[in-house]
Amino acid sequence: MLDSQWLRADIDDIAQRLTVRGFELDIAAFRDLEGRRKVLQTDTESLQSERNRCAKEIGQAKARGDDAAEVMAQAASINDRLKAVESELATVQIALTEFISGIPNIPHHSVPTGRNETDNVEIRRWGESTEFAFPPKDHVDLGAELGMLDFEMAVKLSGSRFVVMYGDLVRLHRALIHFMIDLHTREHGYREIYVPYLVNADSLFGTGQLPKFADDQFVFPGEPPLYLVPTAEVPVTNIARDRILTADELPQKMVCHTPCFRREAGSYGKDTRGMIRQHQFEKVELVHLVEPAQSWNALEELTGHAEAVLQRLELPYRVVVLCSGDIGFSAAKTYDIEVWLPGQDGYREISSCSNFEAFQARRMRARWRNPASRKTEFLHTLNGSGLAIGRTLVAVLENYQQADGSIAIPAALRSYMGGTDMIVGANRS
RNA sequence: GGAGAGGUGGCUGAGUGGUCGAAAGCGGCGGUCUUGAAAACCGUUGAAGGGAAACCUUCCGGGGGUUCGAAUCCCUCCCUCUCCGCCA
Repeated sequence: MLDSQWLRADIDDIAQRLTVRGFELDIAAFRDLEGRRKVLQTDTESLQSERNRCAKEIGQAKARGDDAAEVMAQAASINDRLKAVESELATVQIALTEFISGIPNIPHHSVPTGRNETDNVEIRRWGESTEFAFPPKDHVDLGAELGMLDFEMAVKLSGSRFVVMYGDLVRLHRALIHFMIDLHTREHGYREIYVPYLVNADSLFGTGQLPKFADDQFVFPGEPPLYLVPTAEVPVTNIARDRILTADELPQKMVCHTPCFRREAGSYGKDTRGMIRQHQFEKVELVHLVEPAQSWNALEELTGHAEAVLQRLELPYRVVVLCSGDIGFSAAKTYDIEVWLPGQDGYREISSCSNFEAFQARRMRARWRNPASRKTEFLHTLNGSGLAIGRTLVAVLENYQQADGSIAIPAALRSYMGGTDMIVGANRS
């Protein structure tokens, strides 16, 4: 959510800066709502003031034993007018909030202008794309031949976009989770956190998934309705909701493993093969809560922490900065880390690291007390995958495949695999 | 699931219809004292919105109602705690 005072002051400038996202800000609609809000609010407040004055007078008159009938009549007529104005103001304010919370974040100056993902800009590469002395397979074939990856069983149990895994592959999947959490807690200074997998609507509003992306969420109707977390970002960031943190509580760097649940509405026919796009997947998430002056440094740091995972796993990757047209609703800037997938003969997103500046914090009223100004200010929030587990598993399978279809275990994972250095097919062992 | 008690400022906690945005304590900030710190003492200290400012308005879990006037009374929802039951 953008600052409403800023919108009032600089709406033309803001509208201009949003055009690079392909977002057209309806200036006239805002001016109309804002104009009405101002008049109604002023009227309401002056009527409230009069009412308070009358009430006080009545109280004092009664205390003296005087007759207050005249003032009471006056108060009644004020109240009639007040009721009408108040309800009109409430309507306008709801419309205004809805309008403002539907405006995406302003891209940072350093974000390249572009229309879609083809305009994203590669900023660095690590490693060379893996070479094979044989035609490499993709993870679906590899997993099936190992007898450890079963999409048909998942369809029977649940439907499309789920997976069933068996044996050493599950262990590898679990090893990835432990390896990543250990790396971030032991070497990158993160605190591990465990959170609910079902969250309320306020939490989803806070991080920006609601109201605009309601169709992407799995919801349990009820009072109140609960939503399956689409990412740990939601519960972890909302820890700061409605709080005023002190300077010594910042920065907070948290790492959290959760399953993630996404409807993937609107992605029919996209990535239907394999584990790339699932309704349920695991992710190790990194979240930073920082004072505003630190957030741009924090974005570089956080991205580096996600990259470190791939470096330790010796998986080739590149980092791209998302262009203005491809950046998410709430983000001011996003780096995508894309891992090399031989099965797709290309790079594929495995982490998305973003600085939201105060956009989420304003939605969730997450503040800190700035010792310099002694005022409360919104803090800045960031997050990034560190990393998506399912896609990392895919990357290990495809990059570490051997000619006979077995999978070598990256050195960094062997201690998490009981010393095993190879996954061989169930049929062969 | 049954019974009961509660939800008040950064925290603890008083406050059952009229200067209550709210006592007190803790914490924070400023000061006195001190070589420095601690202790003690004095002062100060909620958030949000509007306004150039004076100042005004709103907020005591959420929503609704009663009243000239609600933290306080009524309705409803949510949440927390205690006991019992059930249970991974």
